Amino acid sequence: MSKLKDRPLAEPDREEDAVPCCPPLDSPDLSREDAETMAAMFKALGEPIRVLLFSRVASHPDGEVCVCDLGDLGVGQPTVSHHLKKLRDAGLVVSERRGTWVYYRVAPGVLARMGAITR
Amino acid sequence: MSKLKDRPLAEPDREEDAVPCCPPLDSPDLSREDAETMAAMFKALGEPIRVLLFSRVASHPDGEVCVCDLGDLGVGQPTVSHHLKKLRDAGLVVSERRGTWVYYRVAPGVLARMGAITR
DNA sequence: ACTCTGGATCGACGAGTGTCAATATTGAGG
DNA sequence: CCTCAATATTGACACTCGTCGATCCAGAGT
Repeated sequence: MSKLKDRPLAEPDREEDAVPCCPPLDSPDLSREDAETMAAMFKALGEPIRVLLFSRVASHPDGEVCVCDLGDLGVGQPTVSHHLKKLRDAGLVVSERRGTWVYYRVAPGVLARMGAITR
Repeated sequence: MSKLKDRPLAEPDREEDAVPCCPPLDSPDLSREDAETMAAMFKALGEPIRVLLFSRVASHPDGEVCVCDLGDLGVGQPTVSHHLKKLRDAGLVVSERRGTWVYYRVAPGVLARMGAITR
């Protein structure tokens, strides 16, 4: 007799990988590949709704957000799903399904990489 | 009898304005307007060529770059001009014409704003 | 099995964007 | 004034992207 009327709990947080990724933006040693990598990240955040989505995920105290708590962004549900997929494909967030709900969290190392944009 | 065979000199650097702009990305207090502001910046850097261009400008020891030194990016001259305009319209760089040449530099406060993306 | 709910996917449409060739503009120098 | 070099602008084309309605899929509970 499961009483799963409330949503399941989160896993404990993991270590940050501290991925180097790229030299800072204001560095002369920025290869074309680096530029493509960084542009992909920037492009993923180049839409207001995706910035809001990422912010909601990144700022949540639990470290993750249920999609069901992401309403009221002014767009329909398929559009939200579409943008979450963009963020996923860009490697900025990861998703996990637990029961009926899907939870998103910031992918490991991403915030560190963002902090390393400038030297 | 001007002997302007070499290019004119740069002006001394100015103060940074330290514009606050927006709370960090991983903050819960991120309004829709903040999201639009940040998305506009990200969108401007959402193209590899523009990342390269911005990097060339931001990493130059003189603090500015002549467009004539921006060759070999794999695209034609009108395209380079087009992307520079995008960076200008986004407020990331400013341009100044001195003689025949046009010089680009990072707009004041932009690097600080980038450093403030994460808390 | 059937149903209900949360979320992803598909197909389509309009708006936006990168690229280039051609042309315009700006300033320097004769 | 005329020409030349450095950038910017324009127009056109193909392609990408954001959005939505409709549909599909996966789990849960009865």
